[in-house]
Amino acid sequence: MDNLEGWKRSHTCGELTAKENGLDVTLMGWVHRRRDHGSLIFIDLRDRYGLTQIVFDPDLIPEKYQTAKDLRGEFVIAARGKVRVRPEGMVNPNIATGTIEVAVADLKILNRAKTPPFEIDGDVEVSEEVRLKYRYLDLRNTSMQKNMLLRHQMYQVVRSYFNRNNFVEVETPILMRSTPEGARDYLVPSRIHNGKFYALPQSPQTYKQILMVAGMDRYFQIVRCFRDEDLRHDRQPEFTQIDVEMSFVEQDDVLEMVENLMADLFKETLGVELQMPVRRLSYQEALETYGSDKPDLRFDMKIVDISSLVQDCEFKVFSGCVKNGGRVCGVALLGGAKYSRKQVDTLTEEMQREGAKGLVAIKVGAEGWDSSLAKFFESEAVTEINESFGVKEGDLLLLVADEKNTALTLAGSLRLKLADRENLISEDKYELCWVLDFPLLEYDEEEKRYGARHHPFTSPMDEDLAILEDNPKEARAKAYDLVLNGYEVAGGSIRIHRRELQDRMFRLLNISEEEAYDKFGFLLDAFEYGAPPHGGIAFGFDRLVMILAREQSIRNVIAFPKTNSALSLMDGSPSSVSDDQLKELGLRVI
RNA sequence: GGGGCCGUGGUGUAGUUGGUUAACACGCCGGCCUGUCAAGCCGGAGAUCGCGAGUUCGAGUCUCGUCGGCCCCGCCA
Repeated sequence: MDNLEGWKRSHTCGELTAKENGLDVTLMGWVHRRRDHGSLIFIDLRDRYGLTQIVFDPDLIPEKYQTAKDLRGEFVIAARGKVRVRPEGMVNPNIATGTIEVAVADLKILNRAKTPPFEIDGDVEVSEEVRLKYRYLDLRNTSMQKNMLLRHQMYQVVRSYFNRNNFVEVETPILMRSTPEGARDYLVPSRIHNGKFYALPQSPQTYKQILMVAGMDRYFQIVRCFRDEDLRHDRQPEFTQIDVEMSFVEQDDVLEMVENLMADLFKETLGVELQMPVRRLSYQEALETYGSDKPDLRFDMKIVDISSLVQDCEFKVFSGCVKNGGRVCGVALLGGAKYSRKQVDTLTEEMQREGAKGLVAIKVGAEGWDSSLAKFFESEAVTEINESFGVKEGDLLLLVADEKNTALTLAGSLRLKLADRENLISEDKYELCWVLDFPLLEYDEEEKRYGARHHPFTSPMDEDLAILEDNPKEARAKAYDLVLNGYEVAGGSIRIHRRELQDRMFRLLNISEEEAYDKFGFLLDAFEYGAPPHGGIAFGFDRLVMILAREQSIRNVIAFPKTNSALSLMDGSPSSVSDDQLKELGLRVI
């Protein structure tokens, strides 16, 4: 094995072209592929910039040629030699440096490598379990390198954008006070104060509001957040937010600032021009039309409400549901009449697993419906229903009947299922929208009380202040979610900045004065010293990267993610700790 | 907390109603080879089938438990 001994890398493995023909170069990298002809040896040398073919010729370098014989996959080497244009017909169009090769004059083996458990950029797909265990190898794969690079570019666009717009990047504490509501906290025991704990931030919410009181005016931070909840393909216990807060603004000001950031991000990383301004839906509209507060607008298939058309029909499941205040609605699958009985049954079972009482599937025929249900409906009703869905012969109606929100949510989930099954979503599409006018409160069935839908610092709409106490469930919030391809990628609100209104909110949320003061006293105190009107937003950065990278999982855009059971397979966290460590913290494992 | 799918050489898979030497591809090792680029040809090594019980004359295959991976519901102010 050799040391560098003054060798300097002159070029990367991704940049040499015919222009450098005849140049003496020094490349360093990993042995990607080896093609040993027994005489000539070809090596694809890899670094993060690309691949370059280097050639060992025994006639020219008999001694180093013997060393080259020992090279194996993932050895780290340095090679010196002359760039030469490849002979006629031997160009490799698959790599950027395919027109040239480097004729090696001197070689250093900088490090050897064990045979890796999987080939870098190999063609057999490797299980995620193995990839996570050997993450340092997985990250050598081109796809992961691309994702990390995209993520890097997105950091840069974000920083440059906010800097340009007079935002100040401020770091907020990672060790903070545990907050009562919201997700479960990750706790950190205090050594100096045995029995007391810090919490890792679920978000820097209170800090950024205090920064507004502090006159920072415009703040942003790319910040790690922690929530001790179960994982999903788009949720990790530690994740990154782009956290933003602005003073002296109203909702539209925040939305505009965010839209321009999104335009920059798409343009500068993917070269995609987003359509501006971003479409806006009210929460009600989103729910009624798409059965979701994060609608995927990459395909149409709007939900149609036929309650009024079936309220007097003979089919008691429908009419009965409407009479009890429920709703009959559904979606149409164009060309769906080809669905077999079995396919419909499968769909029905899936919907039942999601809580549907049933699923009514009606094939639209040339004359009315090809369905046993047809006999329950007047022909005018059939025509009206067909028209409201805009269906014709060969289409399929899929209907659910239930309590209003349940019916809409089920129809929404049906919509997504069908899109998936029928491949209705083109992969290179990006559909962005705002969801606005959220309800301020949410009834918690378990706790039998209202909770904040967003968080307790979210301002109610001015026009709903009057009904706050009398009709709280109708009150709307100055809250907004940014939705991209069916994912919530950002959410925020205009905050309450006056102590009186904040107190009123706490009363509404059934948080006692003592409790509120105990948990948020510092914020309430701060509000008494001249808090400006302010509002902000926080992006789920990993999700955003995932979508732009066209990845199916957030894990593929995080360098060192946890598994579904919150384990890190590479370093084996979480782990036990020594009794001494526990003792020092005043802890005992029970 | 609940539901679904999965776990077989280093990697990815096959393995029939339970039946004797667990198969294939890639990778790995060795040999041949002066223009390959997913090099090629020939040969070879490598698996107590995640782990533990149980049923059985006999378990990769069936049952239970357990560990691990992925997806979903709950949860995620």
